[in-house]
Amino acid sequence: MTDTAKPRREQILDSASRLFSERGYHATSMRDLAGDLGMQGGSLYAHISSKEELLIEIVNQASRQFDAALFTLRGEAMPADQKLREAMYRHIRVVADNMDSATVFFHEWKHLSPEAYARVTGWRDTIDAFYRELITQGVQEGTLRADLDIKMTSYLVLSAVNWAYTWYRPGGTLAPRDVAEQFADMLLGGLRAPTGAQP
Amino acid sequence: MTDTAKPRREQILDSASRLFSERGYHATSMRDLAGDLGMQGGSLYAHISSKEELLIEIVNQASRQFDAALFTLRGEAMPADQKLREAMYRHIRVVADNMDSATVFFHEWKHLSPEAYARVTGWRDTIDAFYRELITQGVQEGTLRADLDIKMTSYLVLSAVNWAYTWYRPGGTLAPRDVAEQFADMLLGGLRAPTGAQP
DNA sequence: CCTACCGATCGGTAGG
DNA sequence: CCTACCGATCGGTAGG
Repeated sequence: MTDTAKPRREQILDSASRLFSERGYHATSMRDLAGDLGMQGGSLYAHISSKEELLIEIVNQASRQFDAALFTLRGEAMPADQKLREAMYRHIRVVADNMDSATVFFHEWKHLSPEAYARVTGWRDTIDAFYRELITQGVQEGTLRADLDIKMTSYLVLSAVNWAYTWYRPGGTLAPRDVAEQFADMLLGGLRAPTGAQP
Repeated sequence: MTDTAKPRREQILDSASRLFSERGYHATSMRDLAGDLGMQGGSLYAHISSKEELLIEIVNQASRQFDAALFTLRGEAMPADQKLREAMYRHIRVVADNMDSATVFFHEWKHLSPEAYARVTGWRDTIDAFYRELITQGVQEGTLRADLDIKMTSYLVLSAVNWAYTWYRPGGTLAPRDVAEQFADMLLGGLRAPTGAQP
């Protein structure tokens, strides 16, 4: 009889991701979590050391996924518009494949203790920097408009890919690839009709 | 001696907005809130009836602001691209002028009791509908691209205007008008350089 | 608006 | 992994 079950610790993290994302970190009690796994509150502490450890691990997990998806793109030689399209796809895929931990990441990171909080803040800056580099590259090579404000452009792109955690539904008709292609088409090509007045 | 101070109840709501947005609804205790106002925990209940009443009022306040800003636009005869630009401006202005309650709105509405929760969900649908109508109008009159997917387009626009609550800093160099103009320029005109290959 | 209190629940631990 | 428990804190109330 092969053991196909996940280790207990992973099960706990999965349940915690789901409950924290649905109810919020502080509104989820350790007894809620234990109940979800069919155990008693105190029994959790045979596998973990504290509630915050769970939050830290979930948030770290999520940021590692974004890192793995995006930073391999950094070195690749590719026109910036195409690279932006690929980055958006990978970013949205991470959100779509990890809806629970992504939601926890976006909503609950403020509740981390100072050290973990600072780490997440620093990490966010690296993601911002990634998109700003990408857009700067595009402006320099001429694939993106020369009059773009780098910071505002990266905010706009990040809005599109991050906000997906609020509306995307895995298992629906839209795959992450579809979302990314549509968003990239609209962002790169613009919403205005070509026949419209272009100043 | 003229009384320039706000009524106590409004002060409580202001403090609650700030604390709920900074720490979250469940992580803010009624004693935290009372302390912020220089009173004892129990004294709050001379002015309010429950903690949830505060959350409901903050969320309702925010949604009324969005309503007031957007729905007067509904009837106006205006090219859709221009109307979209104006809607984005008003939407971002509400976020920017109400950073605390907007943050509470986006993060804590899930913690409302079922009736209030359902009301917010319904309200969100009306905002979605507003943007979809606007975009549909633009496609029909030919100011917006004919191949736009209405739902995805409204998600993209809503991403841009809503996500602002995470990064906008009132009192900085960027006024809501600046943000809206830049976002609208990028969204309507596209990020790709006109000299780039257009399929 | 304060003091003093209510029952309930919290995160976490000891001992098995 | 359970039972039984710890001190702390929660939202809310009574009486003044």
